[in-house]
Amino acid sequence: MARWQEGAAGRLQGAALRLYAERGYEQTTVAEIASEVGLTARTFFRYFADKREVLFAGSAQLRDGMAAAVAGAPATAGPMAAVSAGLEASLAFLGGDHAHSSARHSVITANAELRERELIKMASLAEAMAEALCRRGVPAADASLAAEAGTVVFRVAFEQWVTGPPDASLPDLMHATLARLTEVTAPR
Amino acid sequence: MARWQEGAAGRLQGAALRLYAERGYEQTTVAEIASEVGLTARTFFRYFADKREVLFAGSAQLRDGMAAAVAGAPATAGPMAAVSAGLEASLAFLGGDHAHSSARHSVITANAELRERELIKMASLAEAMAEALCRRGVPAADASLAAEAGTVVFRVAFEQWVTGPPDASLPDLMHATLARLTEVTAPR
DNA sequence: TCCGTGATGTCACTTAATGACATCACTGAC
DNA sequence: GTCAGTGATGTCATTAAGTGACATCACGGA
Repeated sequence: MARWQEGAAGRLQGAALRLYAERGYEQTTVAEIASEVGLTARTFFRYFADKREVLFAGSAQLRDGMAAAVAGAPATAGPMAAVSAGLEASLAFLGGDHAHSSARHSVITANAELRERELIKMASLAEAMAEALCRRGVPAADASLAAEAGTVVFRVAFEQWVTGPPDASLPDLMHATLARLTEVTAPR
Repeated sequence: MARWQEGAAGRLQGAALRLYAERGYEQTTVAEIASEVGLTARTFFRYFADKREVLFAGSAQLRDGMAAAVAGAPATAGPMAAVSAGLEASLAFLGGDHAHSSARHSVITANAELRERELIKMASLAEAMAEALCRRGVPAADASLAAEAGTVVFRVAFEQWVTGPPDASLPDLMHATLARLTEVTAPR
């Protein structure tokens, strides 16, 4: 028997998502989340930088995984093809638990502060991929554009997935959305 | 002589930008900003919803102007052409005061909270343009993609402008960036 | 003259967030 | 076996954001 229950971070994440969903983000205090799992607010802030961050653990791994995939794409691949490899890599991190992703998405879209945090996480994905593209020799401006375009595809496809039927294929949505982007931005 | 000095909101904006630039955003309290112009913190919060918002007044007009331009584009224009009209409209709101835009940009990029707020304003631009596109009969997914792609161009071009020489042309940068996007996303 | 209006101030309060210090079960060295 | 060290947690105090309730007070009109 351990001195403390194990997995404090995970328990805090679970309690936070549940309470945010039940009462709303603003109506939930950090003290409530913590006491829900037998901890104090002070401990919450040792695991998560702020009240929002508890919903975004693991986003650094997602970012690093996507950046690595961009870096590891075949040398012959153009910027968008490399970004596409990054999107492919994201599927391993998400796409697993539709119910959880969907609940989390509902909570986040219901609150402006949480949407802000999600947007900056997306921006950090774009930044990491852009940097990986630069290392591949892509000019900075093109790298930013390609990486940002990639996150647009990511966002649109992911949103369709979480708001759609649980048995839809995230990979298929991602591919289709990427195809639509090239169609829409095509010069005429 | 008026009972109060006029233009409280504008004075608060000026003091906030100056203090954020001088000491940093986190090292500046709302009480300091307010007392700087002879007001109290309570009054600050009557003009601005929170400490960040003081740097983003006028973004609603920008959004509405861009959405109106998208809506008013020629009926023959495709989604990206309509979005391009929206970008064109943004030039009237910005591009005027390079020094001010540059200072504001420095303050915002130096702080994560402010970047978050800027990102959600960008997202609201995209949402408004996407809705205008939907009204033009563009399918929802295509509308989101085109509008988001437009804000990517906007962001990249604007960032180049504020970080570049004061006499550079924002319209030229915007056009060139849009051209690069179509190039980068072109299928091969 | 008096009343309503509107911008501001004052006060009290909640909560997020952080630093300093205490606690206390476990671990390993002696 | 004892004892010092470690690490996760708790306690306490404090700053500052943000909000509601109510007071103030010059101005403009009836």
